[in-house]
Amino acid sequence: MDFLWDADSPLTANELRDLLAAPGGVDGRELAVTTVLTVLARLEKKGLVARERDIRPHRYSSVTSREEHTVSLMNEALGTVMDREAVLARFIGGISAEEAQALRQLLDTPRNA
Amino acid sequence: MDFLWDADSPLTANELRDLLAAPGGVDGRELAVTTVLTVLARLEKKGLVARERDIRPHRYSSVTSREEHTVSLMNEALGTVMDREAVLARFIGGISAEEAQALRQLLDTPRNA
DNA sequence: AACGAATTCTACGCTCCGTAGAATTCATTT
DNA sequence: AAATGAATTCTACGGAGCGTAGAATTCGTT
Repeated sequence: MDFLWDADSPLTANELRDLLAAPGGVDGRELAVTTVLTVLARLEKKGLVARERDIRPHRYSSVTSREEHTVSLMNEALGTVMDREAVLARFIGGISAEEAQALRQLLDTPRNA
Repeated sequence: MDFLWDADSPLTANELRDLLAAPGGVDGRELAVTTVLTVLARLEKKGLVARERDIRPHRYSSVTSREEHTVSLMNEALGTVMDREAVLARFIGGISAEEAQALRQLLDTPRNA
């Protein structure tokens, strides 16, 4: 499974199924619709996906973007450690120069929040 | 289980077991030594722990520090995404002002590497 | 050679994920 | 209103990873 659909607007299980099956989909495999439904239900339970239950073919959409989700994961990891700054230090030490540059920019940008 | 021993020098399974059992240990529970051994073996297989096999009571030590490991996790998450900078942007947007300050400092520090 | 400590083997239960068939619900058509 | 077909829910199985530990084996020492 995976977050391949971080792409667009709310989809129905069938639509999603077709997207996954189509060339360019995760594996090109032909997944059963129920499989997709099951996964979606699980993701919903985990709060990663929202669904519109009122209309019949329920429509599913991701609650957070792939990026947001990734940030969550990173923060989760960061949350388990004592010395956050030490981690951050090592972390930025491992990114490319371009990214470092971008970060500098971002850090100097309006602290809007 | 967990990385509670990111604390000190190489330990034997028994020493570790005692540390875990002692007040201040993870849960104060009395774990069987074999349990500790098993976990250590698994961690070793995953490359997170090294052991000295030559001396008899094998001595175990973590290969990477807790911080390093956390960084690995963060990079792992970051590796799955397309737009890395977008993630970084959101990420730094979520850290405290002090940490942002520290980061600025780090970014302007000698690019040693 | 025997003893005891340490290590390895094997295993059970639990949770999560991928996958999907069976059963049920529900809107629409006749 | 009964039937029909699509959508959703229920249930389930195999696999992987983790916490836990007993049984068996190894190995240094007495």
